[in-house]
Amino acid sequence: MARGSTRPTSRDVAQAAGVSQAAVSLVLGDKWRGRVSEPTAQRVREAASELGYRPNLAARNLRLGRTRTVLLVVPALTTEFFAEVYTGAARVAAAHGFGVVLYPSPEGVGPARDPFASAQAALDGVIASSMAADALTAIRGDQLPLVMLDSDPDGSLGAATVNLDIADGIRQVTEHLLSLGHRSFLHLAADVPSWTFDVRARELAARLADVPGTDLRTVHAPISIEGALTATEAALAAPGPRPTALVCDDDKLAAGAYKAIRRAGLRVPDDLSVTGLDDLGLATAIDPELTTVRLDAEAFGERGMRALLAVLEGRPPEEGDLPVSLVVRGSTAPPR
Amino acid sequence: MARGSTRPTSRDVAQAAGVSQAAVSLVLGDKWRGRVSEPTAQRVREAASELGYRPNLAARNLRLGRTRTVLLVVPALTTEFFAEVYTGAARVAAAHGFGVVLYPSPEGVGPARDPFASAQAALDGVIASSMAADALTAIRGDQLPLVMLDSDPDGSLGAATVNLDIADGIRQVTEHLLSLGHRSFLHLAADVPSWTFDVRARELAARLADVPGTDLRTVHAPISIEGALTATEAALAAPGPRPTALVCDDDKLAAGAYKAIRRAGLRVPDDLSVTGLDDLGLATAIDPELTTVRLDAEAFGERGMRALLAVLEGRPPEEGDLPVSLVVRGSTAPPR
DNA sequence: TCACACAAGTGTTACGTATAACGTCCGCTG
DNA sequence: CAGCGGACGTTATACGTAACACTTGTGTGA
Repeated sequence: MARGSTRPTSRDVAQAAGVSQAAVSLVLGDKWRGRVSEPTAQRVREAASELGYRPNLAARNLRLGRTRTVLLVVPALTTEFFAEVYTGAARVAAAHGFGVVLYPSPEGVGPARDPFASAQAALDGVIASSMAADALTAIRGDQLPLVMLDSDPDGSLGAATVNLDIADGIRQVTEHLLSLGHRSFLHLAADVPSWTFDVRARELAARLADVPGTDLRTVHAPISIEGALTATEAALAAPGPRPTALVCDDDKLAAGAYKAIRRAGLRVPDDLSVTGLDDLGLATAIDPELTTVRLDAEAFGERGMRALLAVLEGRPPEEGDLPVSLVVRGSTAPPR
Repeated sequence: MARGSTRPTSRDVAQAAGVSQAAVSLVLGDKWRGRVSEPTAQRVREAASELGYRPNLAARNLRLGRTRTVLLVVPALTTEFFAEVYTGAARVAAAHGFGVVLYPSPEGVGPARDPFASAQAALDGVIASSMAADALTAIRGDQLPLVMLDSDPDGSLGAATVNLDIADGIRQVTEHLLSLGHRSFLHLAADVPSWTFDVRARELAARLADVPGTDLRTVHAPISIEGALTATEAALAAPGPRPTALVCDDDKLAAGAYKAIRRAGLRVPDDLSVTGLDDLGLATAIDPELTTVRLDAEAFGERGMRALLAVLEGRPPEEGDLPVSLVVRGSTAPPR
């Protein structure tokens, strides 16, 4: 404590306990079995807590050459979806002695700076959502082990991928609407370049192509209430017969669509059935409650973290997509 | 590159450029004016980008004794509010060469582990929301510079505080409802111990105490759609005259209240006026759109980061609360 | 002509930690 | 009683960077 205001180091602890710095490291690192006697170990622990010692992580990271920290790159956290992904990832990480640092790419669409400089932390690996596409070039630059969430499995980055079975979700939605009798579809698609949205469009089109007498139009919108509102308003004002089913790329878009439908003097589901995807809290906050596809965001995050741990340890990551399920609520009904 | 697979160090760059490691550090650290000739500097920069050199942050942090990284401790990111706080803080931080690491305390109310161990990053300071109360004990333990968001200015931690003028927001809400003619109030309060909610209750009670003939009941709920739904249902089923105005601690609670009101066969605002607080996207997604108090979350985050920078540099932080404003929409009307 | 400033670097060190390699004492065995 | 191994440590070192102190060569004013 000669220095007064600087944080105590392991050497300070050693001096207080009357042992060498190495002994402190052994005791506090739990590597002391058969190397340090129990009474001595106890003295060290007491001195450490007495001084309020906290190891200097920068020094530890330098010494060990690893940080046990991974970066989770996600799009702006404007829904709880990625918050839950984080929760799942963080839980698995903690169980393995890892920490997770969140990098939400800035909300404005402007290309992200270098997430690594920005997060400033030294990292062992990266988990990235394919929706945070603007950060990908920076990621590719580094040699860090990488796991992609909801990304093209055959993508050009040689990274492991963890995917939700979005295709199956869209299949279930389509089946549900078809069985209700719908034939005329409008697809409210997210205006974001990402595999996870491509697959929605592809699957919907493919499924409807199998059924004679169906038609499908598509309109794109940025993922926001306002964006969905204006896009849907424009689509509803278009000439030609009005579609009876509106398939939205996610719940937020559906919420925006609700507003447009109300403004047009129409009602859900009487005039138009609407479906979402995510099953956010929003889905049950709006009236009528939204028929949507439930994604298990926490399991998604857990799986992502497990995949990264596997990559770090040279093991092959788990195979297979995560299952999703259709939740039928009040926003879908037979067409009139 | 003798080692093959390990990352290049500044020494590797030095060797490639035919200079000393010190010269590399000078050039890349932008401290070379008048110390290294322009051609040499150019050679160094080329060698660095050739090798894909990235400085080892752990080593730099150790050497400099600071990390230019701060931690933002927030409650679970289930709304965009704290996402925007982060955006604001990160923007200011980046402009000063800092990074921000996000620590969302786990969604389950269980007490957070040690956020510092969990975030794993070496830190220069902390910004913490008073809502993440469970992490506070761990924070108090460290000697890190601390800024509290929406916390009691006279609080026991000797930390700088940055507050939104919530009291003024509640005043405006109350005034608005009183001027519409409401006299019977129900307060749907968040079931979270935090100064930011205490101040709501205090201000509402104080304001109504000034007006003869008013009455105020309070019901508590966890901050979720479901929680608000059940609490409001119970309150509406209670005996006695039904209140005509429902003041909610935030927008999410208001969304839950909407559902309870619908289920009771009542209508907003005809049977019951409802107000929120936050002005999230949710506020305009529900029908009718919510009268609420707009908080500038990004400015809040910016102010928080500026305050922390001030503390780090030994300057006094800015004084004064951040202004808020009432946004009147369709959820409030005169009582019938 | 000589001291001296100045440009253009280099050598060396310390930051705090974890661990490999090395000592020392002691009791015990053959 | 030599020697040997376990218990209990210590000493020394490296991780990669930034910065201080120092060196060398060159022009320059007195």
